[in-house]
Amino acid sequence: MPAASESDGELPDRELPITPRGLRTRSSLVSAARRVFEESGYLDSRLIDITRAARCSAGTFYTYFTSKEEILAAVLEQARDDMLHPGTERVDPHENPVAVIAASNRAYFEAYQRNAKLMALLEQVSNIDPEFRRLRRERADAFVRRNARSIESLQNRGLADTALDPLLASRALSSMISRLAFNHFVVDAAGGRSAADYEGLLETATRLWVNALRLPRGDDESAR
Amino acid sequence: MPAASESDGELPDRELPITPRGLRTRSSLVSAARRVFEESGYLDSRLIDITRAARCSAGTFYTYFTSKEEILAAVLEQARDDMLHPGTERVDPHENPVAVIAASNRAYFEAYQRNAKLMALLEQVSNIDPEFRRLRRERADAFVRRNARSIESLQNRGLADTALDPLLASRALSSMISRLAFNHFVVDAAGGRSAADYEGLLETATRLWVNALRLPRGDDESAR
Amino acid sequence: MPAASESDGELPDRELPITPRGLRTRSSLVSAARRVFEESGYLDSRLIDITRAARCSAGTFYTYFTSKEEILAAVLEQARDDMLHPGTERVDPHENPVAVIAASNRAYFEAYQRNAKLMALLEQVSNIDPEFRRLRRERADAFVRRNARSIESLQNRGLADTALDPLLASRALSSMISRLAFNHFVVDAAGGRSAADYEGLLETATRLWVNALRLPRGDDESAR
Amino acid sequence: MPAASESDGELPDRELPITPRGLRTRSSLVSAARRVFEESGYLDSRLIDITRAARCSAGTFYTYFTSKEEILAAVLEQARDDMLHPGTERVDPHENPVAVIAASNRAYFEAYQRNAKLMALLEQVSNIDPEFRRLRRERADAFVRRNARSIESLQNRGLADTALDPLLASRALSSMISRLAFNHFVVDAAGGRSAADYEGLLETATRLWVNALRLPRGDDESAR
DNA sequence: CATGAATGAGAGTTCATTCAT
DNA sequence: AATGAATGAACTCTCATTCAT
Repeated sequence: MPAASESDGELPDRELPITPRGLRTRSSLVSAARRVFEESGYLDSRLIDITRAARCSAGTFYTYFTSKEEILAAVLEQARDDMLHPGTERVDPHENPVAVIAASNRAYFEAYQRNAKLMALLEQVSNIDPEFRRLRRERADAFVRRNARSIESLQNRGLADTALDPLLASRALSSMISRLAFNHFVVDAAGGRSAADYEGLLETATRLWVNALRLPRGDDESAR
Repeated sequence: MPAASESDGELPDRELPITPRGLRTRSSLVSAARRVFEESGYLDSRLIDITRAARCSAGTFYTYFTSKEEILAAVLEQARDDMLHPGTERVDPHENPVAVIAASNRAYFEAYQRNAKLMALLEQVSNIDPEFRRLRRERADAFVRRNARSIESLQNRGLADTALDPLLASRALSSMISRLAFNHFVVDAAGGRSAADYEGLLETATRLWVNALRLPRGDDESAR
Repeated sequence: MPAASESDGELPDRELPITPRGLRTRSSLVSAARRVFEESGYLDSRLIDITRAARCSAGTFYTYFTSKEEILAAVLEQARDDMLHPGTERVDPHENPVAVIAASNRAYFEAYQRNAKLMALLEQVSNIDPEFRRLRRERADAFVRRNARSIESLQNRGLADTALDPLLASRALSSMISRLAFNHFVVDAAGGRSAADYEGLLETATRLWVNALRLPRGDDESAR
Repeated sequence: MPAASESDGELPDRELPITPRGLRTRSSLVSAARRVFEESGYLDSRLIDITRAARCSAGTFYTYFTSKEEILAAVLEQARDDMLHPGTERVDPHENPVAVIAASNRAYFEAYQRNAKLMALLEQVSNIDPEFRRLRRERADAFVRRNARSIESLQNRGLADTALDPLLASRALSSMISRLAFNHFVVDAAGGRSAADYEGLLETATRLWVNALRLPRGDDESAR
């Protein structure tokens, strides 16, 4: 149930091509763009880098996209599903809540790691372009809401601190998790900081989350 | 003691001017840059906008700064002290820990609000320029360390969950607070989202922080 | 007999298609081109606008035409007959000369009005492309010659000022009429100028023409 | 008094430079633009041709002008005074009206000849860009009005056909003169047509103008 | 110290035309 | 005969930075 978050709202500005050949070209442009953006960041990527990587001419780009923005949107769109880290669903909600949270957090971290460069990209452009700021917020909101529902359910079952507003608490805890992931997989990775202790981080995050909701721990509490 | 965080590491690339006139010009450039950057963001600000706002010529800029980056550094430097939200120091560390945390968080939020545009700017450039990514991390680390010391002290006094690694816990909780502030004062403010409930947010954040550390609450715990 | 003027000299670069389907496609391209050119002018019309309007693909265009220029030629060719304002022929040359001139001028104005957008187009391209400059001049020359013959005939019948060179006079008076029509139906119409008095304009033009040739007027001259 | 026509309405989009050097550069850009436009026409002239001719970089262009349109406006502006063919004023209005008209027409033709390439340019762009269409019409209107005043004055002195509306007559006769000049100096000159008889053209134009207004001729009328 | 004109590499974008299917 | 994807040369325009005055 924990885990920070995203969802959507997209806009297909140019209709998709009809022929298989067109589909292939468009698709190779999107992959090329993903590679180039991940390599150089959004700002430093030139359209020509993308078309070269896709082995087509500059003009071909405009058969499928109207702008650099639009192909970025397509890249993010294509990666959306994996970024919604499907790990979550696999967790049995009737298990021990602590175990569920631990599993969710781990799934989130793993999905983040898989898409770390894309997340860095999204972070970059959302601080540049309002359209992508909106996109990021929409994706985040979906997870905030999901976690909020989970918190509310725990409260109703008498397991979580009922003094907490579920939505506000979810916002705070989701922010905590997603920011930890960002710092760990993007900032520290790029900055050459000795990669921090992944397992320790995950364990701490989960323990804080559990404590914050005042969930009863499965183990004998006084023992620790 | 809570609150996320920053510190420093600056580089005076050009020595400061000697004459009063020079000092005045340099200073007006920095103020102008701050205004322009806050208004339009780093990328969309042209040097000529800054020099115009400072009522001097384009050439004069290079008497004081070697590049656009450098004047941004100067702007952030100048604002550093207030961005380190001085509220924290005023809190008496021997008071009730919960009250201390509440006061610290409030001080952090207030400082964030005062410098919201600058924080947005820092967020923007730290996702563009490695130099500023470093700067932001250094500032953040100082606060993480400060909060870590505070957590450790609470653990030593038998008040906080000793199963938590103080540094990792501080990273997580500091991230939570700073991200909440960013979302509230930057994202929501710009996005036209009906500004969320400030007091409720602050209260939730503090309660989560207190819970997360398993601090005993001042009030009768079972009552809530 | 008066009225300005055009004639021709065309070049069928691609032989016409044989199959009914081919004829249909070619024809729909020409109509589409006429519509598009009239709407947006020659320069702002893209081939793709034309093919879309004709409901065919970009490639099909080159089955029938070798270039944008060539389809424009086809459009102007197709409209040629009406642009040669057939009204003229209906006038009985043995009638009162003043009445003949009045009728000719009216016929010219009416034909111009019917084809105003095409005339604007021809004006535009004749100032861009030498080929079309030639086309326009050839069409104009035909009318100049026709009017010159008419003037000469009036001179021979002792009705017109014999001091005038028939060809030069025809050039001048034909220019006057065609330019009045252009200003009235193209410039004023587009410019939002309150459309001037059509009848008054026609009457003035005719009176000037008659005066210029020193034709005796049907009514009592001294009376006016 | 006869002669077709122009006047104005301009817009200085970029403020003029302050330093002599700047003034020199701007001025050399305008001259270069005039040369290039006259040589290649508006559409075929590239900004880089102009800056090369002015011996400056592409960027410098934008210090003084925001677009190709704008420098064309400056070119036409600079040439305005001569294009308003100052010859007219030298004619003594109390002389023989026929002589006055002859002199005016000659002055107009000479001014047109001096600026033939520019007139061709104006003709071209006024059929492309509404802004220049407006400019041309404003210039033309000034002359139409001037000639209309002259016609009215002749009517009041009992010399000209009072059945004519002065403004409409002026429009027609001004159109005639300007179109003759255009055909002679632009179309025929470019088209390689053996340049028609200049003196004969002028004489015919004047005679038609005089006849059209029914002015009494100085010489014995029946004699010709 | 101040000025402001000059620079120039480089980006995004357009669209008539070609060509494989 | 028709399709529509692919091409690529060519163009305009930007702006941080330099430099002569």
